[in-house]
Amino acid sequence: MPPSLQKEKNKHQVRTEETQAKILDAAEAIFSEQGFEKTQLDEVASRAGYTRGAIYAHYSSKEDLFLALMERRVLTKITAVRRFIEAEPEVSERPEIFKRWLTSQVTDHTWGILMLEFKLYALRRPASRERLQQTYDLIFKSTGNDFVELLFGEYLDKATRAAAERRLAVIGAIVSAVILESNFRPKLLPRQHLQSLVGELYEALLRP
Amino acid sequence: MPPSLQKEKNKHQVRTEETQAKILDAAEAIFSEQGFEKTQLDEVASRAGYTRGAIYAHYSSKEDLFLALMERRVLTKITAVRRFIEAEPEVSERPEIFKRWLTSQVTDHTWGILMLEFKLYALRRPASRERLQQTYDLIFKSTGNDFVELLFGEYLDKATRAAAERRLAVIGAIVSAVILESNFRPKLLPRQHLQSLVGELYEALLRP
Amino acid sequence: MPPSLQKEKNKHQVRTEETQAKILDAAEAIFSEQGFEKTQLDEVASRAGYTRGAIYAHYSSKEDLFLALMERRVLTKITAVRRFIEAEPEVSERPEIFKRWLTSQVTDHTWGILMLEFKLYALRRPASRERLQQTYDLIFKSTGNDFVELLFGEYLDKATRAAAERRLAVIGAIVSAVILESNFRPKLLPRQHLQSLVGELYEALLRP
Amino acid sequence: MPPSLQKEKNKHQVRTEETQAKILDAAEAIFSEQGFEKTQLDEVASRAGYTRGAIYAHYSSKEDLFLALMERRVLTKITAVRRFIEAEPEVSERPEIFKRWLTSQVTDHTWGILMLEFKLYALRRPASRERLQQTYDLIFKSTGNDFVELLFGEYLDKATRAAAERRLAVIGAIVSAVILESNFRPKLLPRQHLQSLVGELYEALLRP
DNA sequence: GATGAATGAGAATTCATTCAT
DNA sequence: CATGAATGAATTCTCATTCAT
Repeated sequence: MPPSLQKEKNKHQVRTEETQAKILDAAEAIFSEQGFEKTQLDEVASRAGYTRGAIYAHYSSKEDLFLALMERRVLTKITAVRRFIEAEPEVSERPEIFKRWLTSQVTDHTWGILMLEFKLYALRRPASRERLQQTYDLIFKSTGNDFVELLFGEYLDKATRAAAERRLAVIGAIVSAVILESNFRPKLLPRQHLQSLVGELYEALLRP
Repeated sequence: MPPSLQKEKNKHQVRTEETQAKILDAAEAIFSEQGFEKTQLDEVASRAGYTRGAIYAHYSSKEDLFLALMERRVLTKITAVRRFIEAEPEVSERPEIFKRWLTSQVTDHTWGILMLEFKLYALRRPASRERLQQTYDLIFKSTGNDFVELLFGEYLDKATRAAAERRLAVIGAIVSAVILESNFRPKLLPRQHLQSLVGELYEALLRP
Repeated sequence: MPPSLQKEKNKHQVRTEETQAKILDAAEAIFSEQGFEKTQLDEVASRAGYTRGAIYAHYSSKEDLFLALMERRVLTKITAVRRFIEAEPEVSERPEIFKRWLTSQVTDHTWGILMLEFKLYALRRPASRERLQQTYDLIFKSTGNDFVELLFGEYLDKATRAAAERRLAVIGAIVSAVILESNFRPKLLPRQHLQSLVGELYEALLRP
Repeated sequence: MPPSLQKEKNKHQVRTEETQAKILDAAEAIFSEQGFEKTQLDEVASRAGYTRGAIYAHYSSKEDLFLALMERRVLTKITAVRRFIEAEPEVSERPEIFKRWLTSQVTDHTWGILMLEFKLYALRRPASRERLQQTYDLIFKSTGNDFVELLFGEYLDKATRAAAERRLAVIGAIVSAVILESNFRPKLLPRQHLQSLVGELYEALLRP
């Protein structure tokens, strides 16, 4: 393939990636604000600076867009938290490091709402389960065995691991829940209180 | 008004209430399964044994039906929990009693999902805020001051009351969250584990 | 069931039938003019004096409407031709009677075009074959064994029957074809010429 | 102009013609299978080994492609039949020769369906009449005066010529019709029967 | 000449809602 | 009170066509 063609292909690729990024950014905002059902692709498209057809050039359906968005989001989170934890070489310090990261997540309103939206969505589309499965897996693995090891080291017995996994799942769900709740009672549940509450809950659930 | 008419009117009332009960029962099942947007009034009506028009004879809109349902549900819950607590005359025992009730709630899947659905719904309809307000109030008061007194007695200082209210709000949200989560990982999060986890969290948040 | 309810039901039925008749009339005109694909239900509805939704209250899809139309049309034709033939008690005269009816059909432009449209449609929807089958059957039976007997009497041997059926199928197809052709060359193929040509072809194919 | 450029231009031409041939071949298959409306240029393009844009480099629209296809097809047919007939120097034998060719045409399913598709298409696009006209002319001239002379010699009176032209038009239409019909009742109308039936009809219509 | 990203005008279909009966 | 016919706005998804490269 001559370099000129190579170059042209790259240009296309670059353009495609930029477009997809813009669309996903717009989708993230709208899906989080409106929920899956009420979201109009029209609004997503125009927020991204395109028309509806452009979305369909990149995603085969509204569901496909939603799942692509969730996948991107989950990947970003996973990468971020792992990097954050790995920066601490002393394993015994990692739970504390993770607690810091976790409590900070109560400020990520969009993420909390999207996760709830996604789970309710998934619950109601048994038909899409196959396509949903890989997104699930992404989410669930993020608090799975791998993650337990990263956090607590490799020398845990099986039962301890399972318990940790269970409790990580719960603490994750809790973060979404308190984010949602805080929207309704901002005075009762201001941010710093939420953070310390999540911290307490983390301690209660995962203190060795 | 002659007694006969009076009587006939009562018959009407009874019939009306029966119809509404059937409709609300059907609505509860469908809204919980499908969510607000995907729920078709047609399906609700036919499940209740009527046609769509019947719903409109009792409720002015889909939203009206949804909110009526939530109100009924909240009222039932409040009545039940208060009765449960009041049955214990010794106030110092009440938190433990409430804990028992609370942990048992993780089995009420419908309730957990409906609460999340309602909150996400409310979040996205600032336009309906007025109509939503009374439903909010019902829900939020149920863990408000009144309830704190019922649970912990009347002699708490203001800060302690506020903290209790805050923590009750959070523990309520947590129950919904873990119910949702357990749908996706039934093996990791079986019912009895959930109950004891909710118990632990309750202890962590509300142990005096 | 009390008479009043009975009556009401009839009123509904009457209204339903009237509406369907209007919709089918409109559909016949538009499908014949525009073909299946280009036909917009919007246009059908407004020609019938309704809105699109009304069509969907009676027919589940565009295809359903099209097939309902074809079924009605075929039934009408079959009834008409059978009645026409049966009016002649002398069986030996019936082929001549039928020839008269057949040649007169070249003036039914709508019918000719609809039949072609239907067959091309059916050819291209192997997916709908099941639903199409009953419409097929209606059409094809109309020139089947039954019809052969009606026309030529009951005492034909098997081979003769099969030949007759085959030739009736062909002569039917020919009528549609010449109707279509005459649209393009009205001067070359004026109506009375067409009629006598169809007559000749009938003689050639079906003279005993 | 230097020879090198000249040559390059010829290469271009060759390439253009090859591309067009591939596109038309693909178009023929798809238009015949799917009909005009349902045909997607995407599918045509990919079957030809290109992308949609390539079609637009050679044809200005879907209609343009369809008509170009019809023109190529008609031209091919005309050339073939004329060559076939002219190979017989004895004019009095030519009707028999033509009959042979004609009956063989019932095996050309694609051609039969395309002709019907084209005519229904043309019927419904009075707006495109101008562009359609030359395709018409090509088709209709192929059974016009010229062809009558070729077939029956030059010494026919005017009325006989008109009659012949009319009957050629009808026999052509019949071939398409029976091809279509045979798709639905392959058992009743197998190929060899169709051929002899077309032969009979030809005899009935065109025997001097 | 050919690509492929993006457009945008549709079009079918759905469904909450209305209303005469 | 309840029915069910009809409305009509909303919305997803399709695809011929354009255009920069």
